[in-house]
Amino acid sequence: MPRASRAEAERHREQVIEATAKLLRAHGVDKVSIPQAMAAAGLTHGGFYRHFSSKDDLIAQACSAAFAERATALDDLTQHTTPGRARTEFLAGYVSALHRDNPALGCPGPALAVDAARAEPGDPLRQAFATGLRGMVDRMRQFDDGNEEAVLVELSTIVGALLLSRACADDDLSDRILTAVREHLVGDANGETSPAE
Amino acid sequence: MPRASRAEAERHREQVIEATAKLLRAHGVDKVSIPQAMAAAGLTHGGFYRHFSSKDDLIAQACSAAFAERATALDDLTQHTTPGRARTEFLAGYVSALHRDNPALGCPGPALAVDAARAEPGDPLRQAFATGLRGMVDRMRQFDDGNEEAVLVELSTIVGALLLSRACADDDLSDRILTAVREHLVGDANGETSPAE
DNA sequence: TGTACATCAGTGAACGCGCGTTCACTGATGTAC
DNA sequence: TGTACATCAGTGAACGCGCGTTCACTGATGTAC
Repeated sequence: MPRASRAEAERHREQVIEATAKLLRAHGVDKVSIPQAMAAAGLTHGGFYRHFSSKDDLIAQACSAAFAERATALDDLTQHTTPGRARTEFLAGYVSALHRDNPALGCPGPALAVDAARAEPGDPLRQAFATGLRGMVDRMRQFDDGNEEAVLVELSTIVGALLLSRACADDDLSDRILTAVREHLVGDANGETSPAE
Repeated sequence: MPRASRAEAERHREQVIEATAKLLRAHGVDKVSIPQAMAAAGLTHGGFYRHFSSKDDLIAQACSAAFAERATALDDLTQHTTPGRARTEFLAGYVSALHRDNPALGCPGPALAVDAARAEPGDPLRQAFATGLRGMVDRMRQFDDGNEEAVLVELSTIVGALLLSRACADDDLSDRILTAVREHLVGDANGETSPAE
C-alpha cells in the first residue's frame, strides 16, 4: 500500500483515532503504542507522523473523540425523552455492571482522569480532558434544572463509583458500590425486578 | 556498600517501599522504575531482587503501605474527637485543594484505582487495592452509624471529586468541583471564613 | 481526453533510550567452634 | 574472646525487549498542460 488516496488517508486517520479512543480507555496512555494504534487501521507504524505530530497529539485527539461520543449519546437521550426520565436512564446506565465491565466503550471520565491528572499542566491531554468534561457537565445541567453544583456532585459520585468498582472488580465490594450509588441517585430504578409496572 | 547488616537491609527494604508508595501515587505504576525506587534508599538497582520477587510485588506492597498510612490517620482522627466532628474533618480535608495538589501523600483511592482496574484479575495490586479499600470503608462506617451504603456513596463522591479536580487542575472547574462537593457533604464547614465561632 | 511529472501516503529498517531482569563478583556480616 | 569460614546485601555490567521517532525509498494519486 504505497500511496492511498486523500479520502483513504482521511479514513485511515479517523480509524486510528477511533481505535485509540477505545484502547486508551481500556489500557491507559502508557499501554497504547503507535504500532498498535496504526495496526488498528491496517497500517504499519512508519506512516504515523504523516497523520499526527506526536504520540501526545494522537492521545489528546483520541480523548476528545471519546468525549464527543459520550456527548452525542447524551444529546440523543435528552432529545428523545423527558429530563426526569433521561436523568434516571443516564445515571442507572452509568453506574452499572455493563459500564464497569466495558471501559473501552465507556465514559472517558473514570478511564482517563488519572492520565490527565498525571500529565504536565500544559499537556494536550489535560486540555482535551477539561474541555470534554465541561461538555458533559453542561449537558447534565439539563437533568438538574441548570444547577451546576448538583451536577458536579452527581458527576463526582458516578465517576468515583465506576472507578472504584472497576478497581476491585474481583471483590464483593464492587457490586455493592454500584448498587448503593444507584439506589442513592435514582431510587431503586433499574433494579432486576421492579415491584410494579 | 558491599554487605549491609540485617537491620540495615530491613531498613533499606522499608525505605524502598515508603518511597515507592509516594512515587506510585504521584506518577502511577508505569512511571515508577526499579532504579528510581532503589535510589530512594541510596541503593543501585542490582540488589532489588534480594528484597522483592518482582516489580509487581513491590508495587503491591507500596499500595498496601499507602492504605496503611491512611488507615492510621483515620484511626487517630476517630480516637481524638467525636464521630460527627471526625466525619466533618475527614471529608473537608479530603475534598480540599491541599489534598488535590499533593497526591504523593494523599489517599491511594483516586491515585491508584485506575492502575488496579487496568491490572489483570489475579494481579497482586488488585488484591492490595481491594483490601486497602475495605479497610477504609470499615473505618468510615464509624462516621455513618455503621451504614455501609452511606459510606460507599460518600467514598465514591469524594474519590470522584478529587480525581476530577486533579484531572482539570488548570481549569476553573477544578475548584468548583471541590467546593460543590464539600458543601454538599459537610455544609459550608471549613469555609475560608466561618460566619461565627 | 491523454501525457508528464510532482506530490505524498505508506513501508520497513534503523536510531537511541530506558525498562525489568539476570548474574558473576565483592567483602563485611553472621555463625560455629 | 578469638579465629575460620559460610552467608548474603549490594554492585555494576549485561541481556533482550519494545518504545517513540527518523528517514530513504516506493509507486499510485493528483495536477498542470
